[in-house]
Amino acid sequence: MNYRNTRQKEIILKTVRSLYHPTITDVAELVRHEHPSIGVSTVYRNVNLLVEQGQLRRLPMPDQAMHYDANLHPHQHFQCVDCGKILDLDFDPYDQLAEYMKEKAQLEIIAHETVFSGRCPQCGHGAHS
Amino acid sequence: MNYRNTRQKEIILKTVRSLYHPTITDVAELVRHEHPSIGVSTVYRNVNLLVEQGQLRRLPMPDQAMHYDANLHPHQHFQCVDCGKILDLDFDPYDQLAEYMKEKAQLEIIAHETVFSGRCPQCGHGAHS
DNA sequence: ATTGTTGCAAATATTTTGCATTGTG
DNA sequence: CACAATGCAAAATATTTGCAACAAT
Repeated sequence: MNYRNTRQKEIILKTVRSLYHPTITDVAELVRHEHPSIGVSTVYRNVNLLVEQGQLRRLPMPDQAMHYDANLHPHQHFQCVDCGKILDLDFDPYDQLAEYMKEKAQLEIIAHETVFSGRCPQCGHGAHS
Repeated sequence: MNYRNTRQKEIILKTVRSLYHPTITDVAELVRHEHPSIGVSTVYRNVNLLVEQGQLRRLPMPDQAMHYDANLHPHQHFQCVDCGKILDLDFDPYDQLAEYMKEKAQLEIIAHETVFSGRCPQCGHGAHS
């Protein structure tokens, strides 16, 4: 696929960057509020494109909605089960997990989930979709 | 809330247990196939109830769909970006990550995401929803 | 009896698709 | 020019809700 740069793609990326861990609905709402001419499907298509191109990161969250992050620097997240707020965590979570969480970040951890993505042997290493 | 045990809840839990990391759609389809009298909303309501009661675990996955796991033993997951297959990982992912993945599991990791959930200071530690 | 739970249908999201048109490279 | 990308509307999915009837405790 020979991607092209469009005004819409730029606006959408800028919008994700201006938000903190938005869902695609958040992005669509803001984009359409500021640029009513941009259709919802364009937002969906571009957010997914940007993920494929590595410009955005998908954050599968326990709150049932997919969130997106324009911060590509490796980091982890915390989500509050009550208010749904998502916080960045800039440390390696399995080192000093309990201490950091309780003493420094003052966060009570109920659960954590690590998801790896990649390619399994059947799909072939190094293959491209 | 004073939960009750119903035939439907039992069937739904049993169905999740019989599947490997199903989405709620998978569960609903199978339940309704085997018990056409059970409504979709009952499946949705019960799966969410069972998560709240700690009998099921939610697995936010990069494939855009929420998956569920009846295996409550702490473990991590791997999802193939091509076929979407989800595999169980029974080790601590941050120890010997590269070695284990490449040598033992033969999995090529493109990305991983750790999500913590809990309660943030504003929502109060130990509070109940 | 009380009240959580169900099934159904309708109401709401949410996400995708078809297609004529536009705009990038 | 070729064809990726857009906007729109419609279609397809997915999820939630209201409510009368039912059933667990």
